[in-house]
Amino acid sequence: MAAQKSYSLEQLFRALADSTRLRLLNLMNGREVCVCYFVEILKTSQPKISRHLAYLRRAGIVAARRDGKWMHYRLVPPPSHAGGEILEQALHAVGKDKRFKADRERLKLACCRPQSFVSLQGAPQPLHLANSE
Amino acid sequence: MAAQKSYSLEQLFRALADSTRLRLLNLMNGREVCVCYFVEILKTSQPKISRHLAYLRRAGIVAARRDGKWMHYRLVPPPSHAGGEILEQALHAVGKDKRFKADRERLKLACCRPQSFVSLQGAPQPLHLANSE
DNA sequence: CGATCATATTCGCTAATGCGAATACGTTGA
DNA sequence: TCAACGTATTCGCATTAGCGAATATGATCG
Repeated sequence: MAAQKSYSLEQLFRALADSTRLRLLNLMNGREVCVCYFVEILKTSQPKISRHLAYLRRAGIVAARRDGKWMHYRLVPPPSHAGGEILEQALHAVGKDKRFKADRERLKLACCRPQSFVSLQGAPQPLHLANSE
Repeated sequence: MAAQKSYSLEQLFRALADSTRLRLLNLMNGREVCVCYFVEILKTSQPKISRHLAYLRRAGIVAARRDGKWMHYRLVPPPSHAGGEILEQALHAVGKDKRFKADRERLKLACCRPQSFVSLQGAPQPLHLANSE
């Protein structure tokens, strides 16, 4: 596994080359997020979200944690140092964009009062992570 | 044209998600390079090089300058500030990789004595650029 | 003008990607 | 054990990307 090291940057860039995946990564930046929040915030079909999360998992950028029926996703540092720097920089740059900022605002709102979102009744709160890469 | 601004980052990442294009960008980092050098250094077919250069040109990452029969390519700063930061960081990270370093060494060698490369007889020397992004 | 050189584009072809729809899986609680 | 729920996967399709081979374009020089 992980045969080629030199060209993993290429794979990282492919993982970043999709707006849905960029939005997912942006929401995970600094916290662990449940799939149901992604579906609510991105207003996209659940299978589509799930497929892109699987893509990111295969690329080694995110990891999943099961909590009963819920799955929580979080960022994990890429294997190579260079990859980590690029991902951090990319998320920082993306975070300044208006639309991505709006996504984060909506997530914060949903966390504060999930009861106002029909789809989030009883959903677990996102957890803030210690290392806020 | 250039309708979406927010998602140009996605396009930038797509442009970076190919090893041939990464190698081309790496060679252009800091200097203007003639197509014939790309063909010699990457040991790849000329149409393939040309196609990837066209891709980068459409993505707004490189620009071309005609000089008689020769075409010289150079990096140009992406429209968005965020894109520029990402590209700079990406090239910096890529430049530390062994294989990419070797490419740059070979280019330096070819520039010093182009007469030892059959395909570079009479080819114009790459020009070093003032802003060495 | 015609030949030659450097570069660009087109043409099939194959593989990869992204999507909606449908379905499968794993957990919980009655 | 069965139903309900959250999530993951499969299927079929349309779009895109990347490639080698062949050909086109544009500039130079005789």
